[in-house]
Amino acid sequence: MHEYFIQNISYHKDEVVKLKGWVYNLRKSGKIWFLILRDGTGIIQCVVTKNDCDEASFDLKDVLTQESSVMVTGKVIADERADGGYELIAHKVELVSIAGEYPITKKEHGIEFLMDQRHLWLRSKRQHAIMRIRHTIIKSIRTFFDQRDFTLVDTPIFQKGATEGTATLFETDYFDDKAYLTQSGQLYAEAAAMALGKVYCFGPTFRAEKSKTRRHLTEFWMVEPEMAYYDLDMDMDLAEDMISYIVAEVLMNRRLELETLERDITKLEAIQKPFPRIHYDDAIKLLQARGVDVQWGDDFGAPHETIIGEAHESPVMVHHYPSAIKAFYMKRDPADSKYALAVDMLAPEGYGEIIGGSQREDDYDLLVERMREEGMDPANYDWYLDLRRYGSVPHAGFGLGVERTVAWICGLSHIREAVPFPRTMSRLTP
RNA sequence: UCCGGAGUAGCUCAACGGCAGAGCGGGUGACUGUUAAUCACUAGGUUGGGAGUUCGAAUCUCUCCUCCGGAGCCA
Repeated sequence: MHEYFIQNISYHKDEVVKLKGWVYNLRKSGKIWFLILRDGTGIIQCVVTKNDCDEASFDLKDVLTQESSVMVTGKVIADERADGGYELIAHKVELVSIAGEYPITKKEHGIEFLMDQRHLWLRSKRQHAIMRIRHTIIKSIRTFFDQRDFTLVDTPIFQKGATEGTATLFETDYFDDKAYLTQSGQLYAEAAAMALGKVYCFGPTFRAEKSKTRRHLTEFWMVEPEMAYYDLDMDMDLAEDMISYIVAEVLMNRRLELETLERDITKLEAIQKPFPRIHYDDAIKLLQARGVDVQWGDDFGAPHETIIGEAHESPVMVHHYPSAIKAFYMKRDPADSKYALAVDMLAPEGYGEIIGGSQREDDYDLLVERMREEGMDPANYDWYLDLRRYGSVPHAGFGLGVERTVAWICGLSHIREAVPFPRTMSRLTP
């Protein structure tokens, strides 16, 4: 059986094909009507007249509603008047199911209403384009690691305690115990890297922070590579290669979708290696030179990240943050222990931090010392400390926020559109 | 948690102390090239909840609720 899809319709010019889909829109004009058909791969205009199709099909115009499901058989022709350049001269229209009054109309809607209708909103052109770009981003990430001989290692979602002391975790009953939903697979990825060399985990991550901004979700997807025998510079090289690859793949395979989103493609085409690498000290100087009130030792807030990111066309990597504001597992610079061998990658156009990474502390004693400084009990991390007891090596890794990357590449104003069913402080349905 | 903003028809909004309205969507009808088609007619309301001021409140005051944006935190 041959299946025909709208995205490939130009290969079937002058053929009679059968398309299966949904009514995206209807325009009736007496003895001719136009059925805008959507099949999940694209949208095409079907022209229905009594000259070309049977009467029962023609009369469906009085019955069909927006989003009713139909199958249309007809001849593919090229026509300038049709959006997309091709249209279908219908020979037969078969009704599958009549849709009730569709909540999403052709006029504008508010974001809250559309999010309530998220399960239906995904059918719209714009959301369709975002989901396909998201797919390509995820696929390109997996291909990127696969081509570099990384092994995928899935890490647990139920975890005993926090990876980083500060973040608020979702707590859940675990038989007679408590468990927390993961905020990072990193510690497990480190264990896997000692077994397999180069690994990555890719899964959902949960943060119970009461954040209400366009950059935050309570549930988001994160990809975390971890590499044995990597130092900070190699870590940054990898992050830069990965982002360049993702952007190139999207530009090559999702041009139509970027155009649907009215994304300024020149901004993406400008992403070129090498990305600027700025020492934390220089980032502070850059901010101070622009009149921002920051002192050495401060962490960067969203406005700071925006200023640093906007200074360059490509993403910027800021490295050597003060260890005091970074996580316990990040290795301190042997040359000057007040710095951590850490890096954040800031996306252009104000999209902020998309990657956070570091070389890890591989010395047992220094790691225990850092845990104690953070008020952590090393006894709770005995298995993690085993990685430093048995064949410890220099290693590094980073975490990439998938939705922030999607939001940046798509040019979205809010991260909640970057995931099919977003979870935020105030949204658990649909 | 803090700061700001908003809740009026199914949806998007107007009316801002004096008869609650429009567009879209729904219904009925017209139209053989429409592009969020157009045109005519039509149905559709506990103005977020509660209290107060007033001859009179969607409008002013208080309070509660919900949502949105931002900060902090982070991917």
